[in-house]
Amino acid sequence: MSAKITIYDIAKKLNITAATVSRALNNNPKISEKTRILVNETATKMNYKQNKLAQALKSGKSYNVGVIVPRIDSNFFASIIRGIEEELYAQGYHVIICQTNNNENMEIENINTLLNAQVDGILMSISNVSIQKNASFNRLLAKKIPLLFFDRKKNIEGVSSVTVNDFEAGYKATKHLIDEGCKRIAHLSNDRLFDIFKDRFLGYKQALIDNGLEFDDNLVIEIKSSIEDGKMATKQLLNMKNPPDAIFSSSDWSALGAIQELKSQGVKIPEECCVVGFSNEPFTEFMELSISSIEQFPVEMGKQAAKVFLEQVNNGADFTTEKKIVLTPKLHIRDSSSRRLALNKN
Amino acid sequence: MSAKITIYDIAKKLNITAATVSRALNNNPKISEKTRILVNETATKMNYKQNKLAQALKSGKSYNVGVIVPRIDSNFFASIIRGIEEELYAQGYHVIICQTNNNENMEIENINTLLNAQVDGILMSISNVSIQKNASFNRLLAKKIPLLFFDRKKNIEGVSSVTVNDFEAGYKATKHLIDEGCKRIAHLSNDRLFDIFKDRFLGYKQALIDNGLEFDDNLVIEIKSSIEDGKMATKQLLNMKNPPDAIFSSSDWSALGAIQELKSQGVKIPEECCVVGFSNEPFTEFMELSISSIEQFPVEMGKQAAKVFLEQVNNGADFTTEKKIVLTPKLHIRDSSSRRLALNKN
DNA sequence: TAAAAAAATGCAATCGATTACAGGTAAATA
DNA sequence: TATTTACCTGTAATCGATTGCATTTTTTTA
Repeated sequence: MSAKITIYDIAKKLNITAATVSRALNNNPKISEKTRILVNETATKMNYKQNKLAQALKSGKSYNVGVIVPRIDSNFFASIIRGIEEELYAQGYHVIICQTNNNENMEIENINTLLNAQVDGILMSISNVSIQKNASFNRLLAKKIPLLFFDRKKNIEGVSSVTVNDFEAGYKATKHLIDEGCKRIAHLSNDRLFDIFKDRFLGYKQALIDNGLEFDDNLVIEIKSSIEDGKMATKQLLNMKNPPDAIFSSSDWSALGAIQELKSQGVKIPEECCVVGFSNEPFTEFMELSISSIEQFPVEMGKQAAKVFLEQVNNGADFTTEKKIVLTPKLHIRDSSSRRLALNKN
Repeated sequence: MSAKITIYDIAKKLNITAATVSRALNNNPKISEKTRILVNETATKMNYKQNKLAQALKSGKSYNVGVIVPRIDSNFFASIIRGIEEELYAQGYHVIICQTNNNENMEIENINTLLNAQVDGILMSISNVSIQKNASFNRLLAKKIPLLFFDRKKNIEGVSSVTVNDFEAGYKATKHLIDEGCKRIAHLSNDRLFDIFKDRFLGYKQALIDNGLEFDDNLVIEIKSSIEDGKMATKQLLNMKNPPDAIFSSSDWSALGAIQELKSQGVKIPEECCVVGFSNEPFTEFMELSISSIEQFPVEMGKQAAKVFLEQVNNGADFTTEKKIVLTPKLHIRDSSSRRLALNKN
């Protein structure tokens, strides 16, 4: 009944060859108008649908793209994927999702299975800081299929990337805190082997220096991005003889943890301690005490990444000069760091 | 240099045929131990990787599964996809993401392109209430490839689904509000052509009836799931001569809008008006005034959906009896509806 | 009307892997 | 030693679509 219809079925019905059918369906100019119309009508009538798998095997193009992220259930990554999907769908591509859960082996494994599945490209946010030392990864590079980093990138020759200017973001956030009158600004960092965290840290440091504030190593704590870690680090900071009067966190989740800890210890926000987070997760805006945060425009980031990918596949393999797209971050100033405003009110 | 290695390359090198290579690699018992080892070693040495596309064409199994959701950048759907991906990846499947943006045509188009791509199954949350009347959709059913609904389902013969018990959820939420002493409970509903919204509404209504409260049509407003609509509807409710003392919203976003509107009009939450949302979005928990909400266990929902899919593909086409898995929702009682507690405090 | 040019279609190989069936070799049995 | 049996491996078709080259059909030109 619903046996799959192929071009051979159409050919048989019309007493012509599959070659002709194929050409007619693909608007090959060598086919007569009469045949073309006849074939197309018959195809519609028989409910023919092209088998993309067969086409992919023949042409070497699967029209599938792999996207590898640490996890999909974070607003940031989900938004990037949304951007990628929307941009690529319009060009006939499908997006295959892979999650690493920040597991380095999983990342390598994902790359391998995606390559086996013959994807036309891989867009990823790396989970593995030393990925360029990996054999599988180098095979990927050697294959000349487009590879793109977004957000968490590594500087690797020939690999394009779309990121936000993390240095600028760190600088902006810190400068803002300084402008609000803060003098001892702590920084909740993360693994600085990742460029994103290193750059946020460097921007933070530079802003301090540029504005005549002392940089104090003890005010920088390296943690994971979680509420728990944010609490813990804040506890540690508050225990110092000279506690900070502001916290710039490289994650909204640790910023939230910091706020919870500050509140539980009765520290007034923003009067006694300001907080700025990172990523502009939805909740930062909705809190009663809304959290200042850096917006990275993830949907746009995804779209840009998709566009660079499209350029690369369309221009063939001669994309030797990598493209580094850097978006400008935006600081959303909210309650958690509006110190001057709060002080003036009192 | 990195030309693709096929079984023919291995065959040539060893002076045997591709058939033997294929059998050796697949551990076919008819192959001698010696050859098997030799082939495997050579394959590793030559860095051979199986072309899944060719295998898929031959076997008719692509090991790709399509997932269609309204949008991916919502915590709820992203979590479901996370669950699906984790469960299916372990079995060698890849997940292809499609977004409909609640556009009915997009949904049909997605089904078609996924079928053309020869996916082994489709898991979806429907955007289209009258989908069963669509020709493409019926072609999908006729193809006998596993189809599964999650969350937004339709009762269609032969189609399995994984959902949460929305009736129970609506009932629980409403009962809770009644227990808190609320007498006039409003309901922010949504398009009740969708079962999920209809069931939440019915649960709400039944709870009222069972507890001797009058059901008032005017207290039920049908809106979209957004902050704006939540505000608007709440404004409307507060304008009534006899405004409600509780709002049960079928979405966290409209619940948030409701809260914002209540606050801006100086209505005390939960003392003068309680609010319960739906979906347990992360922000509901983090708000200063945390929002009570219904948890639907989306990751679990995704995993269950994946499992049902696996059962169906593995059992061949004889999955005539559909499976309807219904998860039990959980009500998280938080500040926004803890009326008795708040009243006792004063 | 015959020959040349142009247009349309067919033939067969290809993409890479799998598998029913046939064929060959070595070991076991008579 | 001749023959059966078991064990391996090879041949060739297949999945569905595409395409260079050959061939046939139609049209144009002499």
